[in-house]
Amino acid sequence: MARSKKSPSRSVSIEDVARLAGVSISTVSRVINKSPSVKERNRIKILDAIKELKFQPSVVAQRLASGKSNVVALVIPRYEGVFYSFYALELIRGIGTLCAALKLDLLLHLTDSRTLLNLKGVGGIIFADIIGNRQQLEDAFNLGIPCVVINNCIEDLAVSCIGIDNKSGAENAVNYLISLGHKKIAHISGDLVTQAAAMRLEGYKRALKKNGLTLKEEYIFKTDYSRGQARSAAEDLLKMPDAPSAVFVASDSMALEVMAVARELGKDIPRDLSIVGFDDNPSGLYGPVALTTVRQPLIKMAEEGVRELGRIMDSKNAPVKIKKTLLATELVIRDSCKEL
Amino acid sequence: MARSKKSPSRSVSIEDVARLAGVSISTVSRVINKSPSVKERNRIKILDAIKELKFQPSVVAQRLASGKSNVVALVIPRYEGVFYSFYALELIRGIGTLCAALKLDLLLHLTDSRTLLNLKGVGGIIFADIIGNRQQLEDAFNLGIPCVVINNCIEDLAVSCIGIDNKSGAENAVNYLISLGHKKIAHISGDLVTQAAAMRLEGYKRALKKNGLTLKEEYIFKTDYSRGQARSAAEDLLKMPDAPSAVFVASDSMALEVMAVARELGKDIPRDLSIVGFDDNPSGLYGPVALTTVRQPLIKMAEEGVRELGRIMDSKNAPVKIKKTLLATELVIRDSCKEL
DNA sequence: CTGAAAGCGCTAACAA
DNA sequence: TTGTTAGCGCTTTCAG
Repeated sequence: MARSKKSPSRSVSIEDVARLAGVSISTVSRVINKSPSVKERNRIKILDAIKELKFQPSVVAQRLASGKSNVVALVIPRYEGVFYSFYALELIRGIGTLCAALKLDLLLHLTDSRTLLNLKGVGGIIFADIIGNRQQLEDAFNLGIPCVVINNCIEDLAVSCIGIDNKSGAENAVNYLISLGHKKIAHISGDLVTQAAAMRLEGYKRALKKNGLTLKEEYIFKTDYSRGQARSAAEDLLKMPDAPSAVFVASDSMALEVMAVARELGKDIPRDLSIVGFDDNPSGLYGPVALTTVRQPLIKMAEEGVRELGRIMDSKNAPVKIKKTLLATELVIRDSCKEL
Repeated sequence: MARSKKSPSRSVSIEDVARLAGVSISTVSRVINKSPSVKERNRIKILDAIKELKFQPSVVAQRLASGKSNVVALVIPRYEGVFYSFYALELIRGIGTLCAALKLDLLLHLTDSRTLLNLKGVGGIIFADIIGNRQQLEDAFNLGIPCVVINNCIEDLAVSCIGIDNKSGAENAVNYLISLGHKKIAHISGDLVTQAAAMRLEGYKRALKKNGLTLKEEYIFKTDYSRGQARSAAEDLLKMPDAPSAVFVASDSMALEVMAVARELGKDIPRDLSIVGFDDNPSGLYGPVALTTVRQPLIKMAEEGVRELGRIMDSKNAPVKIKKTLLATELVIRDSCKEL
């Protein structure tokens, strides 16, 4: 069925509605924008006309005329380790769902650090993490576009940030291991270019220090968050002469890999090695041993991000107060750690 | 409120560029749109002016004026099993990256089947899978909006589809097991509301039939793609009195779960059970035994989808030829199967 | 409470 | 080649 959009099918416009309802287009516009000052009688007539004509206002025209935009761009660094993750999906899911609910259009930008964003026409931007694209953030910020950063707390820019308290989360995890009697505790870190990984390492260090344990550099294994590097780290770790009795791993997917390696080497979890992960990735539940982990409220972070951005976008020109929020984590104790 | 056009912060428009370059706005417009008919001298002057003023055309105004839209909406059913997957991320990554390259804006719609899409203003739609939202597709189609469906081949609608040849892929996998001497082959299926899962089951059946093996209903385990259900299925399967010697699993993440369960029950892979997965999820590489699997070209599918949509969007009014494409899979043989 | 009219920033005939 | 001139579909003063 070839059907082209020739003359007959020009889509219905506000004018058609106005004509059918017997009012002017301004009145129709008022109804669309929920202005209170329309006589009930007219409002009904217009609503009926809208329904009858199946009228949907042109977002584009609305934007052009009003100068406002309800498009939210989500900028995610196109960064291997970051994007192949439970984390990224959760974020997209959370933001996507809330945007839908708030009638915001979600523009997805997978970005390398260099390509500049098309900033015109977007009403606001959510930066998920800042990895190499700090400049993009500053550009947008300087242009006066409402911005929110999530999963990264930037102190030196007046922009709202919503992050996870990775440092405390990590510290709690390690404290827990210490409370079980562990003294030789290793850490497998994520990619330290991400703030999350860096903070988790900090938390690990802080816990050791506060408990008077000495920090051994050999106990710190740095990875890019990939399972491959987690595997090497685990192998190295388990073969150490003075092998640790516990390990805090910066992500669940890596922790699962560590468990797998341990099992392959004939070690029992948690008998031979206690493990704490980070993420509360549902996959952690299904292994032979349920993984003890640090739950981070990703969905909440995503939602807060959208809400905060919405607030800023709404307060046109009004003074906006910047908020730096750190969301608390929660230690989820399952079966992968044992008391010494 | 005082928001006049004479205020200092009005962003630079095509008019400013025209004035600075000493030409009319139409000429500037031509340069923006790469029309060949502009004198080189002017082109340079205009380009300079654009650079000097840091001018970026307003996408919104461009759209309104031209009636064209370079916004591509990606509609993903907000469907538990589907969205929590390697598959979804790959898709988003593939589509996101190519859209960026083609200067298309990507609008992400995570949708339940009921909320109607805001169809005005989008230039085209990519439906990733059709699960309960067939109506949305038809609505868009009937409105004459360019549509492409990926990961699902719909025969009874004149819309371009790009899918994976799941049936053949599954058949090949099972044929491979048969060629190794297996006769008792089970299947753990995904959620059969998805076409992919249904076709994989079909392929499994076809392979058995063509090889003269009888189909045992007890050997077919139906799941929702989750690891949890894969676990139960694996447990049931391994405890069967007449347990199969091989299993074809509809996704890698489920296959990994099966491996884990087998190991817990003291079984060796592949000695006691041969396993073939589906996806070529990188996680399959890192276990103790590398997973044999069926590789599906997700990124290619995503890219083809975008390209096809681009083609349709460009051919304004011209007769569009519908294409139904099925992309071939590839059996990746690793270490999880043994010859009987 | 309502309508007329002036744009929003740009594209696309049509002239020149 | 270039400029002129209509709009695109809607919002928003400003009168009434």
